[in-house]
Order: sequence, then structure tokens, then C-alpha cells
Amino acid sequence: MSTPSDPSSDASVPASIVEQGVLGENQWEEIGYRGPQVCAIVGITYRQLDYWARTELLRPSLCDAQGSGSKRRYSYLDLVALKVIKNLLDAGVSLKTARKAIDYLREHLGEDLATASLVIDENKSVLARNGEDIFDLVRHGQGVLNIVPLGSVVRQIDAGITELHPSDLVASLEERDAAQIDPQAGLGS
Amino acid sequence: MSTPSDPSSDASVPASIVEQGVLGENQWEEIGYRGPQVCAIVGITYRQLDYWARTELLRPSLCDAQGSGSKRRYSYLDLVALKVIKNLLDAGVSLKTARKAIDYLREHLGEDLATASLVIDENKSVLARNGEDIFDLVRHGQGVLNIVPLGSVVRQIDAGITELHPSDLVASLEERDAAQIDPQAGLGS
DNA sequence: GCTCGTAACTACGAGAGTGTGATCCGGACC
DNA sequence: GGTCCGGATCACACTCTCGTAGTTACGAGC
Repeated sequence: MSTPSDPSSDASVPASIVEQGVLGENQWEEIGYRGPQVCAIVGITYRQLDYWARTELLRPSLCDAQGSGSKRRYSYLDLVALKVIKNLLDAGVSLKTARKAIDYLREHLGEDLATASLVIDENKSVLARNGEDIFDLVRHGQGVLNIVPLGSVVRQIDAGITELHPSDLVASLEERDAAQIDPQAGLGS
Repeated sequence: MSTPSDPSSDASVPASIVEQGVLGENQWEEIGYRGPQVCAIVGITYRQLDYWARTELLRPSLCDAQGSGSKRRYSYLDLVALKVIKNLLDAGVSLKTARKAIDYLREHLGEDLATASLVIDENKSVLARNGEDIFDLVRHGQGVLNIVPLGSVVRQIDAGITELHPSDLVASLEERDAAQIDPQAGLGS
């Protein structure tokens, strides 16, 4: 992290192809984000990312590590999940609880993320689609609730990507569109 | 905890006086709840209660320990605060975050607890008086929110006291009335 | 005044979640 | 094919939050 290299030169795919958005399906495994990049974007240490991958909290979905010298490859949705974990930690939520939340979130990452909030209960997690849903959960819930606004998470990730690797944003936007994420949408009143 | 003793006999104040509610001001230091009782009511281990007292998370407000053989005395409001901590832990919130929340809560324990919810942000804690307040916090908040419904906390404590020490409830109700707590009140729609 | 029960105190240790630094290894470049 | 660089791996240690077990001391009852 002391000497940030050119993102288009150390990627295995020519920058021109990335910028033109003409990637084939099988080439996705060649791009994505590597460990140190992920740390910078999400705002965590490499030690944390490594530990989380080893303990199965979140392994890179594009390409996992296979011995020294190999390279982990994280997808855009991995970044979102990692940022959710980071935000939960910042809010004082234990990694143990974050594990359960992420297990749930992974199964619903294809849904509309920006308008939803992740609501974590003692026992289970729920995706609340709007303010009404949250209001109901608060009124009927007996215990403590943890609420993660996913829209701001997506915005934080995009800001991190733009800041560090402007050229990579094109590929990320493709994946994000495929996941139906709209960072401009709010919670809706 | 293996041999629960008679609560009216091991208290320093005759049960009749407690039941009649004719205690003087200075006699409050003689009653309250001792360590093992607190553990049973709140649902924590003695080791936790001890650790929390030593690390200044929550010390007994009626009488602190002063060497082996002495006895800690916890007030009813101490029980409420301890149960808030317990609920936060069950929700996966770290003790470190709980510390900050309790620091804030202690300064507002005199307010109407049952209709309020404790809302914990990355940086600060707030007492939300009704559903509208929570709704606003969720809508305008950028990060993760932890919400503790205090009404249910009070109900949990009362249930614990009633189950273990029916005769002690009278004194507790006095203190609770003084603190303007109404366990029947909900959040209010 | 002696015993006894209870509860606070002390010591040791375990497990999670990291920080730090050394080491290893694969691929690019010469 | 040797070197270099980036990144994965490993070893060690540290803090926090307790669990377990043994010790100490206060107060009540005989």
C-alpha cells in the first residue's frame, strides 16, 4: 500500500478492454479486486480480510487463494458485503453476529439493495424494503435491533472505488446493474 | 444459586417493614439487591457482574464492595441498566459499545423509560421518545443503528423480580414510581 | 468466641480477533 | 534462469471477556 501501482497495468486484462466493457463471461475471473485493493476500498486491514477469508466469514467469490503466491479475487458484491461487516464492527456489533447477518445477506444480494435496510434481530435477519417495514419491526420487536442502511453502504463502496481506481468503475457498474442496485435511491418516505 | 435463601430473612430490614413501605431515606442502603440475586434476575453470571463492577461498567449504586466479606447492593435502576447491557450482548453488541451506551443512559435514567427506546449510533446515543423519533433517525442516519426498547427491558426486570422475590416488589415499585416508569405503556403509534 | 455460610477476591487460563514481522511463492521482467 | 515484487502464509504476542477454582473475610447463629 506504500506504492500504489497502476490498476490497468497490473491487471491481467488490457485496460482498453475493461474500459470498453467488452469482457467475455470467462474473463470475470481475471478481474475483480485483490486483497490489498479491497482493504483500501472497504477500509479494513489486510489482517482482517485474511482472517475473515480463513474463517469462512467471506471468501472471495471470483477466485480464492491457493497457497503462497496465489491471488484472491473479490467481486463488487463481495465489497458490499465486506463493507456491511465493517460498518457492523464500527457500530460495535461482534463478528459472530456479523457472520449470521452475512450468511443471510449473501442469499439476498441479488435483490434491490439500495432501497433496503438489513435489520438484525437476536435470532434472524430481515431485509426491510422501506420505512414502514422498519417501523413495524421496531414496534413489534421485543429485543434489540441492529439496522444497516444498504443504500449508504453502496455509496460508500462506489466512493472508495472512484477514489482509488477510476478505470475500474466501468466493470463494477456492469455488475451492479446486473444486481439491480441503484445508489441514488433513498429509503423512500 | 444452588440453594436460594428466603429473601425476607437474609435482608437486613424486617420483611414487615418492607411490605408496609415505611422505609426511611437512610434505610435504602440496607436493601436493594445483592450480587447473586441480581444475576438471577438479570440473567447473567456472577463472573460477569463482578467483572463489570471492577471495570467500572456498572458499579452498585447503593453500596459498593469493600473487600472480602462485604456485600454489593444494587438498586432497581441498576437492574434496568444491567438488563440493557445483557440485551445488547445477546444482540451481538460488544461490551465496549455497551459501555458508551450505559454512560449515556445513566444520565437519563430519571426520564420516562417505558415509552422510550435507546438508539445507539456509531458516535452517540439518543433516547427516542416515540416511533416518529426512531423513524427520523433511521431515515437520516448514515450508519448502523442499535435500538433497545426500554419498555420491554422494564417488563423483563419486573418479571424476574416477581419470580424470585415476590415480597421485594413493593420496594421496587416505590423506586420505579419515583423514576416515572410505567411498564404498561407501549411505544405509542 | 467459634463455627459456618455467603459473597467478594485472587490467580490462572482459554478463546476470539486481531497487530506485527518474517517467510514463502508465483509470475513478470530482464 | 535469476531477480524482483506483490501478496498469501505463518509464527508470535497482545487485549478483552470472561470460566473455573481456590482463598479470604464479614456477619449471623449457637
